[in-house]
Amino acid sequence: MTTREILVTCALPYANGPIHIGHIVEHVQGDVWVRAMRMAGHTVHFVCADDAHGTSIMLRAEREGITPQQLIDGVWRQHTADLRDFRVAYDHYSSTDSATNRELTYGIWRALEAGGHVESRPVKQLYDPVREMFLPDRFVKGECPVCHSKDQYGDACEVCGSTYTPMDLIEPYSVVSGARPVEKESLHFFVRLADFGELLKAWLEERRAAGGLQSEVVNKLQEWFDAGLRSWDVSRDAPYFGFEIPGQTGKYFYVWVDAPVGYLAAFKELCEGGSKAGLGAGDYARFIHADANGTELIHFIGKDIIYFHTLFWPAMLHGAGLRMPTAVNVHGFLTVDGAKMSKSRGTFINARTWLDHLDADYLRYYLASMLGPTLADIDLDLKAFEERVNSHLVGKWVNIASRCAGFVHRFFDGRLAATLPEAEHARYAAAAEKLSVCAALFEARDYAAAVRAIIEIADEANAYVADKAPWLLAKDEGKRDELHIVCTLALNYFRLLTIWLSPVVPGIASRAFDFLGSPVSRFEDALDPLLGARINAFTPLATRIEPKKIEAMIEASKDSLQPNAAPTASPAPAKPATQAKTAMNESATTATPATTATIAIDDFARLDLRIGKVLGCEHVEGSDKLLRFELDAGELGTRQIFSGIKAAYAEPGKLVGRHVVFIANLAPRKMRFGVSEGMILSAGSGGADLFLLDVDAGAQPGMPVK
RNA sequence: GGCUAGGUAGCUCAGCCGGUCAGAGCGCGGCACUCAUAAUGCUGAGGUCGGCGGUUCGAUUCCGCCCCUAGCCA
Repeated sequence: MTTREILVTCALPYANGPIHIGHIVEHVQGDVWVRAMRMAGHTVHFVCADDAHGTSIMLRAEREGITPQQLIDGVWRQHTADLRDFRVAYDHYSSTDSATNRELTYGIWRALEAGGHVESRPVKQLYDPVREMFLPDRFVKGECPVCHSKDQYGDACEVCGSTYTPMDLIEPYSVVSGARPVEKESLHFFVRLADFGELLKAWLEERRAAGGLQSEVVNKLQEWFDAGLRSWDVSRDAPYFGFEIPGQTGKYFYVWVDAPVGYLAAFKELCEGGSKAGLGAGDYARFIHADANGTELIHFIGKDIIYFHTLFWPAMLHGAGLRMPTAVNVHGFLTVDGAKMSKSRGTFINARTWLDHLDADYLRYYLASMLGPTLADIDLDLKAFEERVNSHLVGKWVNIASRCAGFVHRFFDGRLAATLPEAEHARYAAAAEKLSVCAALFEARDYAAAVRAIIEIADEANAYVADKAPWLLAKDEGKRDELHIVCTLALNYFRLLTIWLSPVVPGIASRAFDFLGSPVSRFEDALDPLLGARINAFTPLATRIEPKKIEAMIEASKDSLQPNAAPTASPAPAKPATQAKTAMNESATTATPATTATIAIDDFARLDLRIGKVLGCEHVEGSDKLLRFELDAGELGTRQIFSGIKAAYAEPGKLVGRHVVFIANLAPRKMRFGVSEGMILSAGSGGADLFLLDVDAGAQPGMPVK
């Protein structure tokens, strides 16, 4: 077998929210493939990154009163932890907001420019005159021009399905400020995709023939060719969180320009980081060179981003004189119980929520049992999930070890037979031979077929045990050898199944190998049975799923996903124990111990904490630290409060409209600038490190906080 | 609306180029066993293969139309 060298990527999760089980489909699909290819003996580099740029992230950071960098750092920590705990074995997980990515993006851009593939022309777009920014389609809402439904997004109507441009909306308004947008012109830069039309057509057909692209995908792409390839608008105007276009001011690369470059940047960082044996700084150039030097570049993506990866991205690469992808593997979407994931039904399940309730391998197994090489959507049927995991993993696979281990320890000092008779050996060889097709099935991404084949052998193993009835043999002292053989073969069945399941359920497999006393990292090791070895005491390798766990997870998903409560707002692991404190109280900002003396409930009750809506906020003439707030306090009327958070919130105008938490019954205090009627709460250590507390949607001004 | 996919037993799905293709697993019923995390083995019931036409000696498998579902429309 020739050893292939492959760089594998999954689509970059957007740094605007947590990883959810929809993402997990893709990362598991990629990870299973990577693990299987490694076990087949190939060299595989597996990288990913957070997609950290764009308007959404800029606005979200603003809403949370933090910098975009702070936002994406916090999200990065969450994403990497979630993916690690789902046992997705990335060699490196980067961010598109990195120096390496900037450098590579600029390089590709300059090459496209030099090649004459860039053009510019003015574009008319909707502009928010209050926020002074151009509005992406999704940030404009209004009445659908076709069916007149209210509050529809600027690109399409969710009610009647019509597509249009934001300028077609009736009574449009900015999602950012609520203001009525105006049309405004600005110079945009375009990549002339048509320059690459023939190249792309040839590439698509070649890839289809080589198995690098699914036929359905190429069919789908035919649409764009039939319609004629339009130039791709790759620029956005300031304010924008991203990379500024070299040589321009106030022009930024559209997030989709530097996002796929992030694949290369992540790999470059891996090469230069020296953390992976056999991979050095020089390997990057070898990999991305136009002739690719026999290496492969394989992307796993969802069907929603096909054109970015099969038109724009290959064109960018080719235009920059770099290699093109070897394969773009597309999967469908995940539904739960037959419907789109829904926050209100609790089926919009975050990765972390899953991990809090259920083993990652259970979802990995279920997904693998559903995943094929097509881009068909897959459904997470929670009942089927429970039954399948319990039946296949616990009832069939792990049970084989469970039902034999006791005999081996009781009668044979925990040691397997040193040899197998001809018949048993042949039986093992036949099973191993049958499962050897799984290598090809994994490679073809037909995990469902691989899993079916594996479970078929598990059935065979259980039938073998039932047929030989070791519990009867154990009663006859004269049949010790036979008993030893039966258990040895059964446990080798178990080992064989474990080897082939290990790309899918690496956690359970790892425990299983511990039980067997020797790890296996190559499929080819399955050809020879494990004989004469001492095995360890059996402990349950996987336990049945209790329906209650699933119910609890669904409940938790309902709770954790109230609007604006997404955990991305809390870069929790970042700073140790930041404490809520009052912004004006400077003395409380320093050296706050992690815990303070306890108080009685009555002490707490004396505080009248309330929600306030910021009606106005401005710098205070003559003060270094203060901002003057005017709050809508509901039944308490309006309040003027001075707060010493100027260093953290340099643009007070941006706080207008948001909710804050404040102390309503603090004695009014006359200050040089006026009377302060309360105190606004924020977290942090003081200075620029201060963060206002936010509340979930639904809270009204004046509501008490308890 | 256009396009791409999908509609096969209660559930999740296999069925390549038309003729043992009407299947598997799970679930459900019965029987057996008791080594095992009540796990396992044997066995049974269940489907007009979305609907209507057409091509053919013969179609779930090809063609047309229709219905339903999902996604995409830079």
